[in-house]
Amino acid sequence: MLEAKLNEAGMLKKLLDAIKELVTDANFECNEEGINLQAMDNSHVALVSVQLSQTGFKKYRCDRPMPLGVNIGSLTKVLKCAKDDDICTLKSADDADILNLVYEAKNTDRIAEYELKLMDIDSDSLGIPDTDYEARVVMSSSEFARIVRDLSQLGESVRIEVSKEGVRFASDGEAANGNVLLKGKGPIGKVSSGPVNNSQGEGSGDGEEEDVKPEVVEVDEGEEDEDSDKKKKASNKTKVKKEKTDGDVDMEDGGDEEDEDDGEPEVEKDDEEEDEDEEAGDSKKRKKKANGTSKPAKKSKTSKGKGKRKDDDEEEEATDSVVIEMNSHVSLTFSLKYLVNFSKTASLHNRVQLYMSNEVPLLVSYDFGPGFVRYYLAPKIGDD
Amino acid sequence: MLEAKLNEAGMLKKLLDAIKELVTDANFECNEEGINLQAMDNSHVALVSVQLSQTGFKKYRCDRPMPLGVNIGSLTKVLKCAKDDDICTLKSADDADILNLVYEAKNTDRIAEYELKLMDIDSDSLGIPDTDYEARVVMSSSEFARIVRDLSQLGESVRIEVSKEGVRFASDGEAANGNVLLKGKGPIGKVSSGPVNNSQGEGSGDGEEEDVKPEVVEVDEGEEDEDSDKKKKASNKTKVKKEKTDGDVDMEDGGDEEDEDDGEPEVEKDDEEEDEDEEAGDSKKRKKKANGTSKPAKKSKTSKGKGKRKDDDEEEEATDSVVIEMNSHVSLTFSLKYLVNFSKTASLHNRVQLYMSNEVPLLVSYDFGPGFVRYYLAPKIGDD
DNA sequence: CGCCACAGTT
DNA sequence: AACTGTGGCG
Repeated sequence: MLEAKLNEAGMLKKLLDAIKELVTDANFECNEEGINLQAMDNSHVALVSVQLSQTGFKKYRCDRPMPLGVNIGSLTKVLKCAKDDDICTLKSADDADILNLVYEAKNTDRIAEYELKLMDIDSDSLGIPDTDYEARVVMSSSEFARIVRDLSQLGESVRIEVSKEGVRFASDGEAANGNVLLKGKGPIGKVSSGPVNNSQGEGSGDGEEEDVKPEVVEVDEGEEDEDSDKKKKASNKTKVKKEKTDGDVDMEDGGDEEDEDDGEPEVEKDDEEEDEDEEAGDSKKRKKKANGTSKPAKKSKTSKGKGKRKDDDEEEEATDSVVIEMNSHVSLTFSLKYLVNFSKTASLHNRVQLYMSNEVPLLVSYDFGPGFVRYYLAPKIGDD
Repeated sequence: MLEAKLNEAGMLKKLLDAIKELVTDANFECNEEGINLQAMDNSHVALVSVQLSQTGFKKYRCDRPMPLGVNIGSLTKVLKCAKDDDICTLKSADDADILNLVYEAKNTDRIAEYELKLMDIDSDSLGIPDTDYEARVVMSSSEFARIVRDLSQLGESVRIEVSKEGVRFASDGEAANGNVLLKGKGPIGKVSSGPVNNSQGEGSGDGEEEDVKPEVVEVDEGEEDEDSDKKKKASNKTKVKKEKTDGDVDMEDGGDEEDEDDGEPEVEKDDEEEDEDEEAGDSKKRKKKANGTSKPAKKSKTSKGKGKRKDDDEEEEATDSVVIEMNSHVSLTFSLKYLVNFSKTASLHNRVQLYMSNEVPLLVSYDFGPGFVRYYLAPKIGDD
């Protein structure tokens, strides 16, 4: 029996919007840790991995693992019937072939219930490419979206190159060639941390965290503060990967797992998710946090709009700054079509992380508070 | 070698948006005075003339005249990759077959470079119909857009009539007929000045000015002097058109040519208050230079500034007021399709000037600070 | 919470 | 080129 209550139906709507063009049907794998989804895109070129930790729910209960086979298009339609700020509860009996969605308006007595028919979907066992990447770029998700969209006008593919100079996105086309160079903020340090596959804490905030690695230069970013700690714990717990069970793919992961103890049965949480960022008050502690996690930071639009409420500059920089970490020079070429698709996930979170190593699939990760949406895309061969 | 730096890429984007439906390929003629473009629309019915004075650039350098053959659609795509407030630099080596566009974000480290492939385009030698018009209307560009858009729903063509009553736009259609009368502000005076082809000062601001210059007004473009009486003369002078060299188009009317070189010896213009950019102090000097050269008029810039003398306030009101000048009654009929197209230029400037004489092409002029966009459209024959 | 503006998509 | 959706501001 699954019963998962989300504080904001909007999050789920955005999540589905982000992946619906890539995936038509997928299993929502529910277990006590949360809900996960993995699928290859329709042409089997890209892999999508979504994780929603139980900590991201206002209430979460899942007695035993159950895969819910869902047609993404149908679920999207049903979710359109929810207002963004409705409280959304997902329910499904152990062997039912339907998923029940209940929308409760926060300030009224409206309660809507929908039943989505489930389907049996072969669990494609997917492996997640897990590697230690040679380069990591953390940037505004809307800027990333803008860049790949712009370049997609010129050509079919983009070469992404990380060097001491920064990160360069370049595309050649019939009528014009173009490239965008992001210099990055601060010195370029070593890659501080991997994506922590299968778990989520990670840079969810915005990647800036890196508490860990000693030598790492990266410093600035972040940090974050207490949150981080908290996060970390949380993340550790969460990191247990369920996917793991299926079998990994080609890539091995490094061990983040060790902390698996999560175990927390925390069933009721009240919105934690947000808390991460919240700090306005505690900012004193560490300023830097990018608050980016979920909603608060929202600002996204970089450009013109600068004046945010927050006022702190950090915010600003957090949202717009580009952080580049690199162990060695990388240069890979990808299909812009997919990157453009991935970049729609910008509505979920204002920061995106790109992890790259030569000849290895690119990982595009949107880590928001209680989970992540990650995309893996193999480079074009012959890329330079 | 060309190197032209614009403070706001948005201006160029708007400019291209304005003409891209009319023209597919065109030569951007660059010389020390600035950049000019002239082209017939794809069906050779309308003529577009764009002038960007070097004074409109943050930085401008063009060692020797060079025509850059551009596919407008491609350039539009490349410009889409710029944010409106990016600093945009156009560069091209002397014999290169590419135009380099560099976009620098004002507040970040993003630098994007695009290379647009150039093409050889026959300079259609275009002549600019240069006449002393019998009527001139200055009005809000958005109002003009609205009127022609509205009337285009009724019929295919519009009769524009300037009389003592004001200016009337009338269209007859299958289902309905309609007409819009603009009475104009103040008494209707004589036409104060011609469009000063090839140069821009002119009424760019908006027409209302009329100071009188004794005779030669021309020189300064800047100004707006437009005095009526003189204007005639003046206009003649000003009319010198550089394009001329190519050959005139069909529309030429009469002799304007003779002045080609602008004969006016007045090289120096005196006052130019405007000169904006540069150092204010020496503005005068440089100014002259601009005109001094061959194409005299070029510069001007009233622009944003409006600073003309008289107009300051007028400018303001100018935005909505309609100014009508008429030497004799005119009535011409035009295809609304083209006027609707021309009216998209409203995004570049909030005032538009219509110059008309019976049986002569209409001139629709958007004179903004550092340049202008002008359209010439032959009347339908049989117009009344 | 509602309204307005800007951007992206069709 | 127009419409819809999203984001920001009041």
